[in-house]
Amino acid sequence: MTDFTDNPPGNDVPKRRRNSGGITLRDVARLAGVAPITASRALNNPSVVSDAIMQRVKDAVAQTGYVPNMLAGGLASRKSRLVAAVIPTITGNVFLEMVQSLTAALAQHGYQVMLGQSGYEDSREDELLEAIIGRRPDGVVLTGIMHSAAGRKRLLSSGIPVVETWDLAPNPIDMLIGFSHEKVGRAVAEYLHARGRRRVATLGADDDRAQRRMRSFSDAAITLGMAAPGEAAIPALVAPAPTNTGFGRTGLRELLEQHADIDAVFCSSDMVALGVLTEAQALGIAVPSQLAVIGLGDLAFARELHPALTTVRIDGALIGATAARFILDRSQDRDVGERILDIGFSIIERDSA
Amino acid sequence: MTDFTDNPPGNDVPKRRRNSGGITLRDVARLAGVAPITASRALNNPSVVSDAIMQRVKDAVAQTGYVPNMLAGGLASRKSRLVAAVIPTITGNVFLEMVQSLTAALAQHGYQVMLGQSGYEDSREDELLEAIIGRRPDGVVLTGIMHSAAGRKRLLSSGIPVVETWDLAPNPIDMLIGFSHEKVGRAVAEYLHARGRRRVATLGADDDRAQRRMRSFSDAAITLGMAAPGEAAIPALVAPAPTNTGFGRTGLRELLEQHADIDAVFCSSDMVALGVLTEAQALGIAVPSQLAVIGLGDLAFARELHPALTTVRIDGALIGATAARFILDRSQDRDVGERILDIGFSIIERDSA
DNA sequence: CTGAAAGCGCTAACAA
DNA sequence: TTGTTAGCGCTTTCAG
Repeated sequence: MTDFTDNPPGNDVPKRRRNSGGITLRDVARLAGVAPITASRALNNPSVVSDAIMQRVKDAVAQTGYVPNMLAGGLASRKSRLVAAVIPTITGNVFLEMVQSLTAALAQHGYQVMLGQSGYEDSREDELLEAIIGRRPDGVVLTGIMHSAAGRKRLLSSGIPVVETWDLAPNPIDMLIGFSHEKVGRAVAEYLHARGRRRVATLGADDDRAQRRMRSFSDAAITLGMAAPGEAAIPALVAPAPTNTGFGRTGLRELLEQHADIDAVFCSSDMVALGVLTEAQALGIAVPSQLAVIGLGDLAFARELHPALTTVRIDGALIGATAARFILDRSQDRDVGERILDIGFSIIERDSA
Repeated sequence: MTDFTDNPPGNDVPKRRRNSGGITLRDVARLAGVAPITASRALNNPSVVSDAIMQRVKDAVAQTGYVPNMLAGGLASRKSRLVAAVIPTITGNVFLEMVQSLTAALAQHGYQVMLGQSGYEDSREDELLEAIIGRRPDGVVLTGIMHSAAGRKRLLSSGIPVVETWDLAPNPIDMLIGFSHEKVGRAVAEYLHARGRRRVATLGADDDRAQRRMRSFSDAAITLGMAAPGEAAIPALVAPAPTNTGFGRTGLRELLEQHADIDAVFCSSDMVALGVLTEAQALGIAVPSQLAVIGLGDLAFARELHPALTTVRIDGALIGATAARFILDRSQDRDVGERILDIGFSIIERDSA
């Protein structure tokens, strides 16, 4: 390769640069015979550059293998083209669809996604926020609502567009795409009641959203007369999030030991439901005739189980795509329309309930 | 808040700065009564700063809510503290454990992970590489081997530490953490043979790694006499990656229609195996007595199925953690030891085979 | 242990 | 349409 350093081989220069040797826009510009800013325009805003120069710059880029330094570009332009996505844990499965579609939608516009795992406890949240804000992302997508006042304030004062998701709240930090967990619980209770179930139970995670679903399920169930006489709440088992298939198996067993008459179980995720289905089969309990099972998430395998799993579907892909659009709009000052969106949910009726 | 701009309220200044109004290290330094560089040292290299100054800087940070701009820091120091992780698709499930442990291990050292989804086709690979290199990450973790010569060259000349994973290759770009897919295929064939299976088949994805597993499985099976007389290969069905539970169900049915005597199926993932198990149950085929089923991945639910799924386990968490260590070592010029690692695999014997 | 100066590689602002 | 200049916010280099 040619010598691209800036220093003339001269003598008395008070030299002190630490040029890394990498190819910079300057090198491209020199090769193309234009000013750096012109090369920059050719790359980022082709329409304002003449065709001739455009071609020369392109050639120079090809020849040198130049790759723009987005750190530098981001610093200068205040646009990092980075979006941070925070999910409780990637192994939780439920949020993958959202991350997938968010990543894909953003990638189309030259944006990348930085992943943050918050865990289900709020402990490391502060470090995470610091790490995120430090990158000056053009957007932050949160799973759930930011509850801590400190976190809300931090995010707010950072000025970064924030999308909270998977929940509804009266005062979002900024933008919101979610659904009502209370409604989910109630809808599932009504669904089961309408199909003749009278002794329902829940297998839930200990996180806030799951708890609210389960509580409203329980309340509705009681209102509908689906609790054992004299009970103030329906049978419920709770496990640390993220819940898994194992919890479904042991949970069902425990539930039945204590309440032999249970005829329906509402699970906090399809993974749990898979465990319930499996345990029911192992125990020789017929689903749905003896026991109805409802999951949450509508993961890909749900429809393939035997019996096919009835479940609550949340359109994660829609959440991700919409969040991407919101953020992209924002970063172009295209500030159109309402930024609070209830995407609802649906109960996918299949064979297990 | 106080006025933190740099401009004296003066008059004739040839002003032209575009200070964003955000709090910068300069503001912190001024508040602490030190030079910016001293504040920088207090934050990044506390040991070289006197206790008194340390305290003043800390106070100033707390008071202002200062969050370092990592874009600026990265540009100046050539350390982005960003690591790019490329996986085929996040919804594939198999690689999550790796991403999870990579993210966690790096987070402990102040590094973040940027996610890239390559899809299973190599089409968008080039854009992805450009996007990645443009961020000047301190490391890139690739799922699988980079096959394209252009990609290899690009990465190589970027000077970024690269870890290829989930495979073995004679000439990795840089570092490598993987296992032999050929050995997996052979080991599974031998495992089934040793347990008396004589008519085996595969349900595989169409990606390169799955194909090599299946081919070597087939070869070994034939050598061991597990093919129908006169056949040059065992029955095999292929679907586009990522394969799913549905493929397991339809695949088993198809396989049996054409080869009623099949007594074992090796699946390209636990998800597929779940489908096979489900279909077998629906068809009234006893597992393992009539049909043995082996998966790959040892996902969390595998042990919870009924029968519990025998599967090939790859320690994704180890891959992720090791990749993190390799990259961290590199970024500190701690260049110790061999950087090619075969982590092997194990067949987890459970009830389905 | 502390500081002044000079960039890192890029783009906004202004000028031609 | 193109160029000049002056930073973006931080850290390296060199000097005290």
